Amino acid sequence: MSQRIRRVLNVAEKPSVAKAVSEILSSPRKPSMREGRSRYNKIYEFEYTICGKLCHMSFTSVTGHLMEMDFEERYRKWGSCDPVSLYELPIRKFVPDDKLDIKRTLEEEARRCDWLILWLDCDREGENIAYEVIDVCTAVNNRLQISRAKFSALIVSEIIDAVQNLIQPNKNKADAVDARQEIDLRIGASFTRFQTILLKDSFVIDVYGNDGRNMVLSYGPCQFPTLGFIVERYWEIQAHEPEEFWMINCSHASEDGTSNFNWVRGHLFDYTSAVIVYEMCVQEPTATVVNVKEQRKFKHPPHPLNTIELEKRASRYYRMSSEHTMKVAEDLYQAGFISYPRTETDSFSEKTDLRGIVQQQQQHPVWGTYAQQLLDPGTELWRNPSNGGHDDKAHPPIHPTKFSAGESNWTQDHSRVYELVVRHFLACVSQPAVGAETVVEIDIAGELFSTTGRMIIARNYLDVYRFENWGGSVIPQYVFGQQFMPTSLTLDSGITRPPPLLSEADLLNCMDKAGIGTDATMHDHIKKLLDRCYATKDANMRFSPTTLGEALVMGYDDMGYQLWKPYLRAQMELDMKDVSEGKKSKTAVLKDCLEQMESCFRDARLKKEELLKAMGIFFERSNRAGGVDQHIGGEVVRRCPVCNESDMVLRQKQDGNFMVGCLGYPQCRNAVWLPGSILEAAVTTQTCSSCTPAPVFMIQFKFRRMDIPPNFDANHLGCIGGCDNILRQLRDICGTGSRSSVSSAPTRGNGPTAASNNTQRANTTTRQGPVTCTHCRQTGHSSNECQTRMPRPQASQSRTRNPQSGETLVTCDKCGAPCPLREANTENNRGRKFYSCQSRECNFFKWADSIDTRAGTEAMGSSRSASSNTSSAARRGGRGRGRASVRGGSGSRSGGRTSRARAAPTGNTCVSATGEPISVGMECVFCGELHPASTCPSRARR
DNA sequence: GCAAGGTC
Repeated sequence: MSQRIRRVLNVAEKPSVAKAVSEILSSPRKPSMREGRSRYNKIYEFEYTICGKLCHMSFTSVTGHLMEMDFEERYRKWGSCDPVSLYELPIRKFVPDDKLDIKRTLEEEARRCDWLILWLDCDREGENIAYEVIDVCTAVNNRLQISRAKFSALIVSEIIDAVQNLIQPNKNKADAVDARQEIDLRIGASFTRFQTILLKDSFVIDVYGNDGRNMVLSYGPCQFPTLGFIVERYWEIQAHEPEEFWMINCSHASEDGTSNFNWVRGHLFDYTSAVIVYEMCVQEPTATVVNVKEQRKFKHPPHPLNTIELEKRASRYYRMSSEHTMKVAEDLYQAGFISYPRTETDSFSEKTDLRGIVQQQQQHPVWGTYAQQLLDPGTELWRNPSNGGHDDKAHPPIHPTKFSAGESNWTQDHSRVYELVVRHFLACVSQPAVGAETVVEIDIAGELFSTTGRMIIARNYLDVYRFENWGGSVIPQYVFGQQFMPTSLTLDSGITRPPPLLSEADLLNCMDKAGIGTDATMHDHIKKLLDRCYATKDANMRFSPTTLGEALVMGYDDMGYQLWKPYLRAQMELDMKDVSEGKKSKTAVLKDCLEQMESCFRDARLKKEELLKAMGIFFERSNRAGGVDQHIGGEVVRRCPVCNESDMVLRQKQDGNFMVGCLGYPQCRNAVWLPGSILEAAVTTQTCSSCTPAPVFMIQFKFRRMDIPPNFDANHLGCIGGCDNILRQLRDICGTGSRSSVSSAPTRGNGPTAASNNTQRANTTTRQGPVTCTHCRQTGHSSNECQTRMPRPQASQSRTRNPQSGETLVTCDKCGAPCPLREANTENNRGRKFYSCQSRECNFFKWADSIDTRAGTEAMGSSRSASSNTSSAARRGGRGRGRASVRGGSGSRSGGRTSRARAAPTGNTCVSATGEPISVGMECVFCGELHPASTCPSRARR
């Protein structure tokens, strides 16, 4: 009796894998290929025997995720609900329209098969996509047997291993991705809607030709920390206070060449100390060689190439953006010239045929000879590649897969990226460069100086990796005990410089270290910041925040939240890891994380003034409709007890009066009209302990003193659920305020209002209730003391340090703190610079152009010394005086480079061993007279 | 109109 052939549906994550695996398994034959519903996702067919059973294999693919996650249609419109409800509203996973053809293919194939084998990438996302495929297939055929193939590279042995050792899909890993998707969506959507609605119409946001009207001020758990890196570096630069330092340099010229010796101390910030040491050296300038150390040094080739390194190196070597690099790499991959370009892996599997890859490159006109040398055992150039320590278990490092000496349809960038991939690969399998390094140490009057010479013995990989260099420097030979007279001995000054703006490679580094994004998405996050006008990239490929980007980060920072820091993402990643390892359940992680973020969102909304203030620093207020008090929805107070379908929200009407109305209006007309004497009202995170159905959020009211009787408090934390006697009394006394609404109130309510209907309980409206944290909603501590809240960033203090603005330093006349220099962006003063105190309590403000430079400098000098109890400030004072007497120093210093304290030989001239005069002098660095500085009378006076 | 993650 013949065995029934099993029909197996195989699904890969991408078309190329379906093709490659089919070709491997059907070898030496070719699989037959037919079209599916989707033009990209072909179906390959062949016979194959799995564990002794003959199978008819149909092999097709998806293109990444088959499904999307989003809110139900009715909540996708921004005005449809309060953004805070986005933490609870139902979410659905569905196949979007552009993937429906793939879904149909899967359904049709699944109906005909009895076994489904999933060939998705072996990472978390792959596992999640596997379940998306399972959902679609089992919906039409619930008898399907389901298996998972685990493979880490498209290599014959790996693939055969995988198909003969099938495993089960991993639900934990898939759950982790579901949780991540839901958290990202809820946080992203809520904060994006909140800040866009709050700010877009309240300010004239005219950044880079965008008038702001169509702007989306997005927030995302990856894009915002990426912006945070850029802003933080920018603030660091602004806050940098240059400090002058001093160092002694020595040179020695002989017939064999010149050596420049560096002071082993490096440099000193204390000028007087440096001068004293310098004078000692000048008085006894004979140098004695105290150490000659010779050693062999190696410069190692890079690890195998992964995505982030490709992006970083293309940015450094070719000034290509990461986003463009990935586009070009994708083209090369699609055309078969390089391997899959989205990989974390930087080590080759032992099974990879590395020599075969080199072999392909032997015919290249430029690096072909090098490839030939590599394969020639006589050259001993070959070395097995190093292991970078990363393996995503899904893809090999990026390497060439097909030879090309350039294609007619390639742009220059295609050629460049291909060249980088090939040269990098050839470098990886090459010996390191070898050099002989000599370090010579000399002693002058007890001070040590050293110099290093390097001779390159074998360039090895450097011959092919033209992007790297290893400078050789020749120095004359020295022997231990040798003595000589320096050719020059100078006291030089330098100045500390701020770090540079972040380059693309720096930014990718920061993201990589903090776990922001994946290798496949990092460049997208960077591009998003540019698209959203949060950051710009200058001609040197370095990033600065725009005023919009800075204002947003500043706003959240001032709220005390680290939403712009990478910690939130890092914590989420840890949680996801726990879910994927089965240590935590998806439900528990979702609950914890979303509760915390909802609480954070509510608190941020209460502190929206901070965001408005930060924006107000850079942008002019707009008189467009919408904005702060008319934002859609309002803040949710409770679920409507009448219709039980919609939320009731706090609203301020155009006439300034407040009410709490049902979002289901006009179908549900339930409303609570509030006293007309209310000046301000804001929903808090505290809930009423008596009103039902819970929760009913309490509202913090501020009444107009003049409008309420003297025995009532102007500040009142009240409840609109009906339990609040004070609110009821004030409403009786003051009316509902809105002259027009008084008569309309009864008609709008569909029944008795909640306030008049509910059972009232005396004394439940506490004026001095227990302290409640607005962050975690627990009682007994304030939000500032909350343990669950992430610590306030120390880095924000850097912004409170002195900014560097030429020689100008302005301190607050109230608190004495240094004030950062900012640039106004209002219509009347756009581009005008000003100083303002970081502390808003001080209210200190000064236009930069209103400060008289001369008088200002004097005043600043005094304020600087007034607040300068630190040693650093003392150093500043000392240097300031010293600087005035150093000739030739201050002029060149403004260029920011190391300047010579001594320009020319004077007075006492030493003679070198060769009889030439050497430029050491006894000109006093304080007063310029010819005597040692240590005996200077002017110094003594000071 | 919102996120981040796959992928073409």
